[in-house]
Amino acid sequence: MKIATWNINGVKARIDTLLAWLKESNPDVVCLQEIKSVDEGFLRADIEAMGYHVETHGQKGFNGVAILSKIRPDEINRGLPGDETDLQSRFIEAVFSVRGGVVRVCSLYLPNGNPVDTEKYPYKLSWMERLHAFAESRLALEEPLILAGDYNVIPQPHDCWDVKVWQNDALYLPQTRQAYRRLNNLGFTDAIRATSDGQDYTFWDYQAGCWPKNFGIRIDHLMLSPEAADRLVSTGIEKHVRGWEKPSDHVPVAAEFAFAV
DNA sequence: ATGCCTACATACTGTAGA
Repeated sequence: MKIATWNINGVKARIDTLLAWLKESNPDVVCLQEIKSVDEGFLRADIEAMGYHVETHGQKGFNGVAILSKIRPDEINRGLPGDETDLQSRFIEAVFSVRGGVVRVCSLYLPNGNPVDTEKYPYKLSWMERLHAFAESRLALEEPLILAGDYNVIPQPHDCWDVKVWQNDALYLPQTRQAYRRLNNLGFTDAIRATSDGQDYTFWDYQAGCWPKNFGIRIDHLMLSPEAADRLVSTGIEKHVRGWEKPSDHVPVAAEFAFAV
């Protein structure tokens, strides 16, 4: 079972790119972020025609997440628990039946947090606290769980092209990385780091020629519960998609698992 | 230098992203 995550930066602007990628990559489950669309505006017809179920948690203008899947989910939950006043659409969870049990997949879009001297950074940290609490409760189920998405966290120095550029940024500040490590230390496995210790960027800014200069960062992650990590076969960062016409600034990150459908 | 790009909203410019 191939599970991928991709911040597509607008489904309306990216629909042709998304369809081309689905055809080429053939994932079983896709976690999308930044669909920038309300649920009823999500361009689902062509995706469904390719055999995917479509579940969205949208928002007007920005944010918005979705899960596409070849098998029908048994259960869908929208929104990250822990704050009823938070109206931003950044989290959706799907539960799938596989042989011998279930697989639980979450598509998350963690807040950016910049500028750090505004309310945006405390919002990021509190969102990470809520994610930690959610993850802890789900781990108690002892199920295969994949928390996939745009974390807006550069975990370690070698996950960016120049630490000096990022050291004061919300994506890299010590508090940000500490919160990420706290989550990881609950017992998760970072799928990319479990299979590679190289340069594994997932985002290249549109500006200043970052892509041709390979000035990238690794901020899109798949965090695996022990039960999911035990079934991890391989991973892939589909970097070539960044070179396509009208690309997102993020590329798809995928992991293959030994789950029998 | 706080922009350099890109997407979106519904307006010819501002907000947001990272």
